[in-house]
Amino acid sequence: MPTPRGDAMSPQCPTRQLLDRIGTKWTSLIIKVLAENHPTETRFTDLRRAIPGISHKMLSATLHSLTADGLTTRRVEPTIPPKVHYSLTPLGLSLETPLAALRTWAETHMHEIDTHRRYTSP
Amino acid sequence: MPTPRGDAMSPQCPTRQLLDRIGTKWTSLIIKVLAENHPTETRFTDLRRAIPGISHKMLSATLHSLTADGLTTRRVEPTIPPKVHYSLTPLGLSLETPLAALRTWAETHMHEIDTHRRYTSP
DNA sequence: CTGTATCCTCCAAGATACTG
DNA sequence: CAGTATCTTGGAGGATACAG
Repeated sequence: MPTPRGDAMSPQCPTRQLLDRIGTKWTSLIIKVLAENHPTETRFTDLRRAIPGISHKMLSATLHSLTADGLTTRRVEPTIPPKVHYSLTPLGLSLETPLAALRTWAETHMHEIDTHRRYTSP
Repeated sequence: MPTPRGDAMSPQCPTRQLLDRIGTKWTSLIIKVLAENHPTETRFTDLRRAIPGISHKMLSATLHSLTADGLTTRRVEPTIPPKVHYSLTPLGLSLETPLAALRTWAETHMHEIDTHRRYTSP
């Protein structure tokens, strides 16, 4: 009986920290939209339109969180009313690659998970 | 001013569903340990040892959820006391690839996020 | 050894309303 | 247009105890 090779991995490991961020309800969607528009900036209202169901508050909060993390930039056009433009930083853009891989997996396989779940627990 | 290309993406998109699963506190860690031991099975207690801090209850709950999703298998050795062995299904193993990519990104770049966060909001 | 049940806490996130 | 403040709630997840 071989001993498991699984190393200790504390809840504070980098991956957990990352998932704590991109795992929040809207983060990955926002990054996706920004990546699709990249390198063009995207306005607050346009993000709202691109992400049906997101609340005003959560879009604002998530964008500020992303900006604090250095994943997005925020540019204010001091007009009246103001226009605020967001875009991915190089760091944010680099995250798109593994995120896209996850997206591809999800689009390919999520139905298998759903099917399995339905089959075993109706 | 170009129109954003961001398509509508409902909260029920495959990626959100996937993140709702692997984004839970312990799922990605469990998959990692199982992948490291693959194709050898891993026992409940060995998983507990490999994942410091996980509670009894959450390990059990998360494993059952993974099994219901078809990502892991559960094999009971009907001894007294019983031994329960878990391993990744082919589906679960296929998820390891994009997950590993995310892990690599996290290990490479999370410190930049932390640094940025500290720099801008101490 | 593995799993379940109970209780409790905390926080992500929605609704709503107000501001510059 | 964009952001903030307040209130509220559901559910994730911890502690603990018990069972087969």
